[in-house]
Amino acid sequence: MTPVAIKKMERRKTFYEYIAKKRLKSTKQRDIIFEEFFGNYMGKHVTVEELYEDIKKRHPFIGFATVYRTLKLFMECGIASERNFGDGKARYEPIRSEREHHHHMICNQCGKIYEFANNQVESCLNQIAKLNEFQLTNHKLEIYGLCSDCKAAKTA
Amino acid sequence: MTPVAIKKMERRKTFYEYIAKKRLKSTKQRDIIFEEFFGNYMGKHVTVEELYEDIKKRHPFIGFATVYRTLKLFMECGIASERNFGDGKARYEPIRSEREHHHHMICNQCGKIYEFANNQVESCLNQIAKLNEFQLTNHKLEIYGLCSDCKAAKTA
DNA sequence: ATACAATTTGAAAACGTAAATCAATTTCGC
DNA sequence: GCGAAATTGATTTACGTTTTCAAATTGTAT
Repeated sequence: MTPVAIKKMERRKTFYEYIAKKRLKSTKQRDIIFEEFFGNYMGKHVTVEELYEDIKKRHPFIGFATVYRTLKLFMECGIASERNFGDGKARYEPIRSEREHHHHMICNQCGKIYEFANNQVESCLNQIAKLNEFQLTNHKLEIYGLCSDCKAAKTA
Repeated sequence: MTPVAIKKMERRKTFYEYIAKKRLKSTKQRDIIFEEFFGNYMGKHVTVEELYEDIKKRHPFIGFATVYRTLKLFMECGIASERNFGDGKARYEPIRSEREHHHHMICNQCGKIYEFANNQVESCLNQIAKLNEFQLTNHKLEIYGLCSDCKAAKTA
């Protein structure tokens, strides 16, 4: 069994436990959306629209609203995160592990999203929070600019 | 002449130069919005709605769309910045100086917005950008959590 | 100053994403 | 299985933002 599979199982467990705790119900649709989202969009930043269109190909009976609601559910139970990069639509991303914070560099030219992680930044933020008696629950860090490709294309 | 006044003049100069460069026109409305925004909202994070309502008291003839458009103008010429703290509405903030990056801590409970700045974080980000051959134009960092007041209220 | 072209304005309409509605359906404890 | 409660999906609604457009204003050339 690969590490990836283990993680997927953990996420599923988290999801089912959340459903049980909140007295919600497990449904075909939620399972399908779970599979699609965590199967095909690891490390991606998908909009609801995109995910819906993709799922519809294989499962035409699934509705738009259900995808919306299910992504919110994923967020509530902490297995997905919502991001907004300023283009007006929310993007969802599977969380890979509890402890792994990572952040984004967004190219203003081509719109590509790059990820990075940095322990020094993390510890800085913890220190800042502590100093201000602020109880940190989460944080977002985004760098906007020109990626190396677009930079090269501009000078060429 | 106080330092604040100097800065205000600089901003106005930047604004007028931008207008001249783009062959735009300077109008009563733009001047009024400029005065209100930079006069009363330094260090604040105002929504368009809030600014509009405030301006309307003194200048009932100014329209909603004009406030929107003018704030966008301020942004384009680099004297204001737009932020989105996840409540669905954009917030605008006067930029205090070219070099001063600062960031935000947002309390999930009471919604208050605290500011902080940290040189170590800044230099980290510059390093990260450099390492990835990314040409940094701007960045956003937000910490979400519980402020000290709400934390105290919760345990009380 | 005056005329003219270009921009700006404000009210309203249009837009797009997100959320709410609701009858029909499904799930799950009993 | 039965029934209460939750979910679904098509649709409507909500809401922040942007666009539209005729009228007004501005800047420029004359």
